[in-house]
Amino acid sequence: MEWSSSNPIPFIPRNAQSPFSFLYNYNTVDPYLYPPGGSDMKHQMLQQASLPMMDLSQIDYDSNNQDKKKRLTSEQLEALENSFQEEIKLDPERKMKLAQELGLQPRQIAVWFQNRRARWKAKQLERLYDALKQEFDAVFREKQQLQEEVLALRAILKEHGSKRQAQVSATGYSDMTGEDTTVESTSVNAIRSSNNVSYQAVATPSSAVAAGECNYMLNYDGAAVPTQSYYNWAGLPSYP
DNA sequence: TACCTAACCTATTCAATGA
DNA sequence: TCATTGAATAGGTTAGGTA
Repeated sequence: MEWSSSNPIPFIPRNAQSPFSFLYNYNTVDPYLYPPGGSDMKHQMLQQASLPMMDLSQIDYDSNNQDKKKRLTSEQLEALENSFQEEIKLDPERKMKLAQELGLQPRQIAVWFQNRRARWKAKQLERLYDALKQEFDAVFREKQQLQEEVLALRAILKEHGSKRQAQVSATGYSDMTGEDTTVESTSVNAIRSSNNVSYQAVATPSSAVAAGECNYMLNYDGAAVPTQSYYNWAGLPSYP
Protein backbone atom coordinates (compact mmCIF):
# COMPACT_ATOMS: atom_id res chain seq x y z
CA MET A 1 0.00 0.00 0.00
CA GLU A 2 1.34 3.38 -0.95
CA TRP A 3 1.68 6.23 1.45
CA SER A 4 -0.21 9.20 0.05
CA SER A 5 -3.11 11.45 0.74
CA SER A 6 -5.09 9.74 -2.00
CA ASN A 7 -4.58 6.45 -0.27
CA PRO A 8 -4.32 7.25 3.41
CA ILE A 9 -3.86 4.71 6.14
CA PRO A 10 -7.09 4.63 8.11
CA PHE A 11 -6.56 5.57 11.72
CA ILE A 12 -7.88 2.56 13.59
CA PRO A 13 -6.56 2.55 17.14
CA ARG A 14 -5.73 -0.84 18.53
CA ASN A 15 -7.81 0.08 21.50
CA ALA A 16 -9.16 3.59 21.81
CA GLN A 17 -9.46 3.21 25.58
CA SER A 18 -5.88 2.10 25.94
CA PRO A 19 -3.43 4.65 27.29
CA PHE A 20 -1.03 3.29 24.68
CA SER A 21 -3.30 3.97 21.74
CA PHE A 22 -1.14 6.94 20.77
CA LEU A 23 1.64 4.51 19.90
CA TYR A 24 -0.28 3.15 16.95
CA ASN A 25 -0.78 4.77 13.57
CA TYR A 26 1.91 7.32 14.27
CA ASN A 27 2.73 7.35 10.65
CA THR A 28 -0.63 9.02 10.28
CA VAL A 29 -0.71 10.98 13.50
CA ASP A 30 2.79 12.16 14.14
CA PRO A 31 3.48 11.82 17.87
CA TYR A 32 6.34 14.26 17.61
CA LEU A 33 4.24 16.99 16.09
CA TYR A 34 0.68 16.51 17.25
CA PRO A 35 0.16 17.74 19.85
CA PRO A 36 3.30 19.80 20.39
CA GLY A 37 5.24 18.58 23.35
CA GLY A 38 8.62 17.56 22.10
CA SER A 39 10.24 14.18 22.23
CA ASP A 40 9.09 13.57 25.81
CA MET A 41 5.48 13.37 24.78
CA LYS A 42 5.25 9.61 25.16
CA HIS A 43 6.51 9.77 28.69
CA GLN A 44 4.26 12.74 29.45
CA MET A 45 1.27 10.80 28.25
CA LEU A 46 2.32 7.79 30.27
CA GLN A 47 2.54 9.98 33.31
CA GLN A 48 -0.85 11.53 32.60
CA ALA A 49 -2.21 8.00 32.49
CA SER A 50 -0.82 7.53 36.01
CA LEU A 51 1.50 4.81 34.80
CA PRO A 52 5.10 4.37 35.88
CA MET A 53 7.88 5.32 33.51
CA MET A 54 8.86 2.30 31.49
CA ASP A 55 10.93 1.23 28.57
CA LEU A 56 8.67 1.89 25.61
CA SER A 57 10.68 -0.47 23.46
CA GLN A 58 9.35 -3.31 25.59
CA ILE A 59 5.74 -2.57 24.73
CA ASP A 60 4.26 -5.42 22.75
CA TYR A 61 3.20 -4.18 19.35
CA ASP A 62 0.11 -5.70 17.83
CA SER A 63 0.89 -7.95 14.90
CA ASN A 64 -1.71 -5.97 12.97
CA ASN A 65 -0.16 -2.64 13.88
CA GLN A 66 -0.39 0.13 11.36
CA ASP A 67 3.13 1.48 11.67
CA LYS A 68 4.68 -0.78 9.04
CA LYS A 69 7.33 1.09 7.13
CA LYS A 70 6.08 2.10 3.72
CA ARG A 71 8.26 3.07 0.78
CA LEU A 72 7.62 6.45 -0.75
CA THR A 73 6.24 6.53 -4.26
CA SER A 74 8.47 7.39 -7.20
CA GLU A 75 6.61 10.68 -7.61
CA GLN A 76 7.19 11.57 -3.97
CA LEU A 77 10.85 10.60 -4.20
CA GLU A 78 11.33 12.63 -7.36
CA ALA A 79 9.81 15.72 -5.78
CA LEU A 80 11.86 15.30 -2.62
CA GLU A 81 15.03 14.74 -4.64
CA ASN A 82 14.41 17.84 -6.73
CA SER A 83 13.86 19.85 -3.60
CA PHE A 84 17.03 18.44 -2.06
CA GLN A 85 19.03 19.37 -5.15
CA GLU A 86 17.77 22.92 -4.84
CA GLU A 87 18.67 23.23 -1.18
CA ILE A 88 20.17 20.63 1.11
CA LYS A 89 18.63 22.22 4.19
CA LEU A 90 14.93 22.27 4.84
CA ASP A 91 13.23 25.39 6.13
CA PRO A 92 9.85 25.07 7.88
CA GLU A 93 7.96 26.76 5.08
CA ARG A 94 9.31 24.40 2.45
CA LYS A 95 8.69 21.44 4.72
CA MET A 96 5.02 22.32 5.11
CA LYS A 97 4.68 23.01 1.39
CA LEU A 98 6.23 19.66 0.46
CA ALA A 99 4.15 17.84 3.03
CA GLN A 100 1.01 19.37 1.60
CA GLU A 101 1.97 18.71 -2.00
CA LEU A 102 3.06 15.12 -1.43
CA GLY A 103 0.44 14.11 1.11
CA LEU A 104 3.04 13.29 3.75
CA GLN A 105 3.49 14.32 7.34
CA PRO A 106 5.94 17.20 7.87
CA ARG A 107 7.85 14.84 10.13
CA GLN A 108 8.29 12.44 7.22
CA ILE A 109 9.68 15.25 5.08
CA ALA A 110 12.14 16.20 7.83
CA VAL A 111 13.20 12.57 8.31
CA TRP A 112 13.67 12.08 4.58
CA PHE A 113 15.91 15.16 4.40
CA GLN A 114 17.90 13.99 7.42
CA ASN A 115 18.48 10.57 5.87
CA ARG A 116 19.23 12.11 2.51
CA ARG A 117 21.85 14.41 4.03
CA ALA A 118 23.41 11.41 5.77
CA ARG A 119 23.58 9.51 2.47
CA TRP A 120 25.00 12.55 0.72
CA LYS A 121 27.70 12.95 3.35
CA ALA A 122 28.60 9.27 3.17
CA LYS A 123 28.96 9.59 -0.60
CA GLN A 124 31.16 12.66 -0.21
CA LEU A 125 33.40 10.76 2.21
CA GLU A 126 33.59 7.86 -0.21
CA ARG A 127 34.72 10.18 -3.01
CA LEU A 128 37.24 11.84 -0.74
CA TYR A 129 38.64 8.45 0.23
CA ASP A 130 38.99 7.44 -3.43
CA ALA A 131 40.78 10.68 -4.29
CA LEU A 132 43.16 10.37 -1.34
CA LYS A 133 43.86 6.74 -2.18
CA GLN A 134 44.75 7.65 -5.76
CA GLU A 135 47.00 10.37 -4.41
CA PHE A 136 48.67 7.95 -2.02
CA ASP A 137 49.20 5.37 -4.74
CA ALA A 138 50.82 7.96 -7.01
CA VAL A 139 53.10 9.23 -4.26
CA PHE A 140 54.00 5.69 -3.26
CA ARG A 141 54.97 4.80 -6.83
CA GLU A 142 57.10 7.91 -7.07
CA LYS A 143 58.78 7.07 -3.79
CA GLN A 144 59.71 3.65 -5.10
CA GLN A 145 61.09 5.17 -8.29
CA LEU A 146 63.15 7.65 -6.28
CA GLN A 147 64.53 4.90 -4.10
CA GLU A 148 65.61 3.01 -7.22
CA GLU A 149 67.24 6.18 -8.48
CA VAL A 150 69.11 6.69 -5.22
CA LEU A 151 70.49 3.16 -5.42
CA ALA A 152 71.62 3.72 -9.01
CA LEU A 153 73.26 7.02 -8.15
CA ARG A 154 75.06 5.48 -5.22
CA ALA A 155 76.41 2.79 -7.51
CA ILE A 156 77.65 5.46 -9.92
CA LEU A 157 79.25 7.41 -7.10
CA LYS A 158 80.93 4.30 -5.83
CA GLU A 159 82.26 3.51 -9.31
CA HIS A 160 83.59 7.04 -9.85
CA GLY A 161 85.02 7.11 -6.35
CA SER A 162 87.00 4.00 -7.11
CA LYS A 163 88.29 5.45 -10.41
CA ARG A 164 89.30 8.73 -8.72
CA GLN A 165 91.05 6.86 -5.96
CA ALA A 166 92.97 4.88 -8.56
CA GLN A 167 93.83 8.09 -10.44
CA VAL A 168 95.05 9.83 -7.28
CA SER A 169 97.13 6.82 -6.42
CA ALA A 170 98.64 6.74 -9.94
CA THR A 171 99.21 10.48 -10.62
CA GLY A 172 99.24 12.09 -7.21
CA TYR A 173 96.42 14.64 -8.01
CA SER A 174 92.71 14.69 -8.56
CA ASP A 175 91.15 15.61 -11.94
CA MET A 176 88.60 18.43 -11.36
CA THR A 177 87.98 19.40 -14.97
CA GLY A 178 84.23 18.95 -14.70
CA GLU A 179 84.09 15.92 -16.90
CA ASP A 180 82.85 13.82 -14.01
CA THR A 181 80.03 16.26 -13.38
CA THR A 182 78.96 15.90 -16.97
CA VAL A 183 79.02 12.15 -16.67
CA GLU A 184 77.00 12.18 -13.46
CA SER A 185 74.50 14.66 -14.81
CA THR A 186 74.00 12.54 -17.89
CA SER A 187 73.58 9.48 -15.74
CA VAL A 188 71.01 11.18 -13.56
CA ASN A 189 69.02 12.27 -16.58
CA ALA A 190 69.16 8.78 -17.99
CA ILE A 191 67.91 7.29 -14.74
CA ARG A 192 65.17 9.85 -14.40
CA SER A 193 64.13 9.30 -17.96
CA SER A 194 64.00 5.55 -17.51
CA ASN A 195 61.98 5.93 -14.33
CA ASN A 196 59.67 8.44 -15.99
CA VAL A 197 59.86 10.72 -12.97
CA SER A 198 58.56 14.15 -13.77
CA TYR A 199 59.70 16.04 -10.66
CA GLN A 200 56.63 18.19 -10.84
CA ALA A 201 54.29 18.82 -7.97
CA VAL A 202 52.35 15.66 -7.30
CA ALA A 203 49.14 17.53 -6.58
CA THR A 204 46.57 17.03 -9.28
CA PRO A 205 43.31 18.96 -9.48
CA SER A 206 41.48 16.04 -7.89
CA SER A 207 43.98 15.67 -5.12
CA ALA A 208 43.94 19.38 -4.49
CA VAL A 209 40.20 19.24 -4.13
CA ALA A 210 40.54 16.19 -1.93
CA ALA A 211 43.08 17.91 0.24
CA GLY A 212 40.86 20.93 0.54
CA GLU A 213 37.93 18.79 1.52
CA CYS A 214 40.09 16.85 3.91
CA ASN A 215 41.33 20.03 5.56
CA TYR A 216 37.78 21.27 5.78
CA MET A 217 36.36 18.05 7.13
CA LEU A 218 39.14 17.44 9.60
CA ASN A 219 39.39 21.11 10.54
CA TYR A 220 42.99 21.08 9.48
CA ASP A 221 44.84 24.35 9.06
CA GLY A 222 47.21 23.10 6.42
CA ALA A 223 50.28 24.55 8.11
CA ALA A 224 51.77 21.27 9.21
CA VAL A 225 55.49 20.64 8.98
CA PRO A 226 56.74 17.27 7.74
CA THR A 227 57.31 14.95 10.64
CA GLN A 228 60.20 12.65 11.48
CA SER A 229 58.12 9.71 10.36
CA TYR A 230 57.47 11.44 7.04
CA TYR A 231 61.18 11.88 6.49
CA ASN A 232 61.74 8.24 7.34
CA TRP A 233 58.93 7.18 5.05
CA ALA A 234 60.14 9.39 2.23
CA GLY A 235 63.69 8.25 2.63
CA LEU A 236 64.90 11.84 2.94
CA PRO A 237 68.52 12.31 4.04
CA SER A 238 68.01 14.35 7.20
CA TYR A 239 65.41 15.70 9.54
CA PRO A 240 65.64 19.47 10.15
C1' DT B 1 22.61 32.35 33.65
C1' DA B 2 19.60 28.50 33.58
C1' DC B 3 16.02 26.50 31.23
C1' DC B 4 13.15 25.30 27.26
C1' DT B 5 12.37 24.19 22.55
C1' DA B 6 13.22 23.09 17.86
C1' DA B 7 16.22 21.43 14.54
C1' DC B 8 19.84 18.76 13.48
C1' DC B 9 23.26 14.73 13.53
C1' DT B 10 24.82 9.94 14.18
C1' DA B 11 23.91 5.34 15.15
C1' DT B 12 20.70 1.95 15.03
C1' DT B 13 16.47 -0.76 14.08
C1' DC B 14 13.63 -3.18 11.11
C1' DA B 15 10.27 -3.73 7.11
C1' DA B 16 10.45 -4.01 2.21
C1' DT B 17 12.73 -5.63 -1.69
C1' DG B 18 15.48 -8.05 -5.08
C1' DA B 19 18.89 -11.57 -6.36
C1' DT C 1 16.95 -17.17 2.32
C1' DC C 2 19.96 -13.56 2.75
C1' DA C 3 21.99 -9.03 1.78
C1' DT C 4 20.77 -4.45 0.78
C1' DT C 5 18.04 -0.32 1.02
C1' DG C 6 15.71 3.19 3.17
C1' DA C 7 11.98 4.91 6.50
C1' DA C 8 11.81 5.66 11.12
C1' DT C 9 13.52 5.95 16.02
C1' DA C 10 16.68 7.01 20.00
C1' DG C 11 19.64 9.78 22.10
C1' DG C 12 22.79 13.41 22.02
C1' DT C 13 24.30 18.32 20.57
C1' DT C 14 23.55 23.06 19.43
C1' DA C 15 21.44 27.55 18.69
C1' DG C 16 18.03 30.83 19.77
C1' DG C 17 14.52 32.68 22.79
C1' DT C 18 12.99 33.92 27.43
C1' DA C 19 12.28 34.60 32.34
